[in-house]
Amino acid sequence: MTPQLICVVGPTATGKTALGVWLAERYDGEVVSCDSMQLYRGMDIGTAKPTPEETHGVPHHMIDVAEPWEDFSAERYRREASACVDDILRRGRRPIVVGGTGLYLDALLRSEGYPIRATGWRQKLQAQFDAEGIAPLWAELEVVDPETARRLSPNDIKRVIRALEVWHETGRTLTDHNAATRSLPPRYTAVKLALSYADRADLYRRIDTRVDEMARQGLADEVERLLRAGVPEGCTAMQAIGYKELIPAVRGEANLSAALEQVKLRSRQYAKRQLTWFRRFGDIHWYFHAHEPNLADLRRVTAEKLAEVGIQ
RNA sequence: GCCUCUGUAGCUCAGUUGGUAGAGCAGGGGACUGAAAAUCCCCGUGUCAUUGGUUCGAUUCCGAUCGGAGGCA
Repeated sequence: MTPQLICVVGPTATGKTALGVWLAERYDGEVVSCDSMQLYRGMDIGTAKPTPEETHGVPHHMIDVAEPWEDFSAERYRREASACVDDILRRGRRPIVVGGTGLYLDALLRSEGYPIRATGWRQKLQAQFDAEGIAPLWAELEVVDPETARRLSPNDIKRVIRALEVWHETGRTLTDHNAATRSLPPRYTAVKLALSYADRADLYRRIDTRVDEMARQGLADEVERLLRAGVPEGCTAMQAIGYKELIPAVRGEANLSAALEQVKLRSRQYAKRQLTWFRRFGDIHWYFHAHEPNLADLRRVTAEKLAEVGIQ
């Protein structure tokens, strides 16, 4: 049985966007972005959002679907992206999922959503942490869900809080929930293609030059525009690399070129984390660019891989 | 030219009252189930500038040499 989806993943600055567009054109597809930052409106340069010239008119979904001050989530991505995918499939076309956010890809492919029943436990736990620190929360987690406590570090505050939230909101431990969902088959069948560079140094060089390009395209102005529009500094969107680092410089409180160096550094570190995430998949087809990407070769190899799984 | 300080991990620096050394950052690996471009975990041998001397033993003390910084001229 041929897979329903084609997924293109990999670290930042490896050519996922271009390959996605080419695949969509060649296999009668539409792109569903899988990127936690491209979904915010007004954040174009720093997220390397595909431009009209790049998309060649291929429909792109899950881009510009939220305001920067909204707090998006993996669960919301799962809901909205799967609606896009279902619609594309219904219309007889092929969804091409393109992006570098590993958690969101998981969320989309997983057959069940995330446990939640919002009765305010998150805020309660956060308030308790602010007042008393992690110790009492950690102690509680060790009693309630020792498995998860063993897995996590008490320093991983976000996850400790989340694990307790799941317990209080649903009466079920994260461990139980994870075990149950892990055993379910994925919601969609997918071929996963991953892009990277054979040599890490080439990846990093590419990232650095892309940040320089972003600066030339007016990244600082984009950050300034968002701040002037009233986007709060602490919101999720402003955690994006290229934005949070530039805020002090845009305000005139720091040196712009030093901030851009910081953006490069953080981007490289991010790329490394993305590699870790995708290396974990056993069922993924890697394509490694030589020093300079060779598009013709990439497309030929990709088409061969897809033919192997029945996609013509 | 003289004086003072300084030369230790890719970078910034601790340190050893003489028994061959350790942090932060960078880098590498890993985790990740409603914040994920977020969050967290693990990984530190390097002629301790060079070269003589003192010593059982010197990166540590002394001298010289070569770098660097400052001061006086």
